Amino acid sequence: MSDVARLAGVSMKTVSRVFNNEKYVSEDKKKKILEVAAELNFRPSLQARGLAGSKSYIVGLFVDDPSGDYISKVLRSILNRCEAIGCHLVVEVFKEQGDEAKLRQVLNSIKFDAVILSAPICDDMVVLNALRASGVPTARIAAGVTADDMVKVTIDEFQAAFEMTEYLISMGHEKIAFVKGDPNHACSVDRERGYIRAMQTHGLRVKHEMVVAGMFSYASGRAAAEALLALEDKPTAVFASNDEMASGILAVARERGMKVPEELSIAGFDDDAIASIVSPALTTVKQPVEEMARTAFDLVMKTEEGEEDAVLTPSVHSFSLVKRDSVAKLA
Amino acid sequence: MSDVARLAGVSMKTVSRVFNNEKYVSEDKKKKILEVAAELNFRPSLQARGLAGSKSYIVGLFVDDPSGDYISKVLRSILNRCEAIGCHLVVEVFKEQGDEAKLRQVLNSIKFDAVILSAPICDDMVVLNALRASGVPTARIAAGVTADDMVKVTIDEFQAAFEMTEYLISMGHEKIAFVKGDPNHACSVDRERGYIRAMQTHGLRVKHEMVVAGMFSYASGRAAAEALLALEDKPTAVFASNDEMASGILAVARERGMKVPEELSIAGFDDDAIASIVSPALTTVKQPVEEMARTAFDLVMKTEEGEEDAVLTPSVHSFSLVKRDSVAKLA
DNA sequence: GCCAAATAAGACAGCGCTGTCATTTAAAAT
DNA sequence: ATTTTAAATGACAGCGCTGTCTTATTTGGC
Repeated sequence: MSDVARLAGVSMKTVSRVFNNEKYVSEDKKKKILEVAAELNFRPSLQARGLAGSKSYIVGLFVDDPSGDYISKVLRSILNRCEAIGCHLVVEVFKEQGDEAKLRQVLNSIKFDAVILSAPICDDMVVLNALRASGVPTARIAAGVTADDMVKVTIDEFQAAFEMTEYLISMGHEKIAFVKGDPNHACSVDRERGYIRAMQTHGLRVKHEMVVAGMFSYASGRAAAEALLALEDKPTAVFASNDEMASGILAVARERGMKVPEELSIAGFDDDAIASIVSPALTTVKQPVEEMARTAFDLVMKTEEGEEDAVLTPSVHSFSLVKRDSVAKLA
Repeated sequence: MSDVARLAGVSMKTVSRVFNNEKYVSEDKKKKILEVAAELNFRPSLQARGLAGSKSYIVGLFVDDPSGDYISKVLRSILNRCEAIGCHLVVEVFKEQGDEAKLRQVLNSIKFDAVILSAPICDDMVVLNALRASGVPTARIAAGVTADDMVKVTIDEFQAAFEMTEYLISMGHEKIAFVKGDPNHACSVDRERGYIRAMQTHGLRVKHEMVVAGMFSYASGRAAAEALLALEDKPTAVFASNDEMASGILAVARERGMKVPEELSIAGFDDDAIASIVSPALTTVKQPVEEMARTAFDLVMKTEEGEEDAVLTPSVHSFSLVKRDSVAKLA
């Protein structure tokens, strides 16, 4: 940077001003500096700025598992925004609970401008407290518990599950099974509540054997299906807490020779890529994941700039029911 | 850090030594320092170390598109290794070609310990040259072009495609179509060559209308299928360059009322998650993506430590044919 | 035309570490 | 017992920037 300053005939501080879009730099000097910088291929060092200044140009994305369509979307969306504002993304993995050591490690060593949390760690109190203590602006995507000092972006999981269940009911189904999601994810309980409430609202009893555990994985969907289809009084419809599990259920049903949706309707959640790939394509709840991630990013960046106001009321996005071919009217 | 030094009664340099596993620190002082550090919850600052030292504890992963099962696996694997050796991952997106400005920007501002390139940018000469110029140890996963100063990790794409094609032939197929991958990916041409060679080896003519373009996406698979199935002389088997496209083909075939694999055999490549989710499950080529990513990481870290020897000969991993249900003997 | 306020620029210290070099102490070799 | 070598430590500068404070130069309001 000193080279740029010298060749442009200004002080380093002025060069710094240009690269930080600060006021009080005359147009001509600015132009000259930019010219020289381009010639020398100069870029301020991320490490040095992070050390010297108050901004680090680094945002953290803390995830539990970096795989899956959902996280891919979040990642893509956030990476997009990072590029737009010229900062960099550091991805860290925190397996549920107990990774407190790593958490402190990361938080103490890296200066983040902001941190974005995805489920389920966005509801891990240990993580939240550590983040709060460190003072890093934090955003939580699809969080459950409230933390009104942090940006929160969600959809109304309860309502979505409620509506999907109602849709199933409107198609004539009464024996509707539900496959829960990973209990560590806050959305799992909301979705289950939505299902139960809808059933009750329509005077349908929720039989406990009709509500089975799941972990959001394809395999767990298969396992749930095995259990459900072994029942004496089989369900005519299954509402799975996500599309991966719904796909597992679909596969098992077909292996057993059941026609979907004729003999078994299946609904999923998320509108994953695979929802439209399996056949029949899955009826599901579409949540605007990318939009949510972008919002989380933008809001947390605003917090960082001090605009604490509107930023801290949860941003609730709208979902939509996507009716495809895996659900049919009960004959 | 100065606090730790003071409380432990040593110099900062000694504390630094402990945190960098350098020699020449007595056991008792080391213990004392670790104790004090734990108490104060001290961790060396990433930014400061990066500025002051020669290591940055940051590795970069440059991708073209952060979505998809393939990249997820790479990401997961690399994140694993990062955690193991205590460094951090910065993900950067480079859309094919032309992003030279961003490239220089990133390379000039961030000091990386190593950079890992995935397809297709691992074959982008502009990127390679910039990386070379910057002197950052680089690893390329699934690269095509040679760059013998960089770590390279692959499978024998040609051979894999060759064997899959042979397998199809061994099942009695002669009218075997091929759906190409994104031409920007080096593996696409290798796979196509493998297919062609196998056909020729077995005295089968490669009809040009039987080789159609694709972009590795589900949609492009569908498009390819439309073209292929509209042919007067339809193929009895289709070999797609990846599983996503194969799934698209499968979907179209079924929509047209064709039985898979009875009337049309379909083979994919990669052994993506979706390969075992669609039904029938796809016969495909499994490449050990995670192992490859890990190897790339470990090798490039060794380069970084100066062991240039064996590290620079390409690491060729073994693939395997996974025979599932989407391919059947020609009736 | 005079003083406030805004604009434009620089000097300087210091962020929190590590590399280099110098120094001391202990162990090994003669 | 004396030199050689290795082990253990610290002093100090400096990595490449930015924050703070100061100074000089314009503007504008009355």
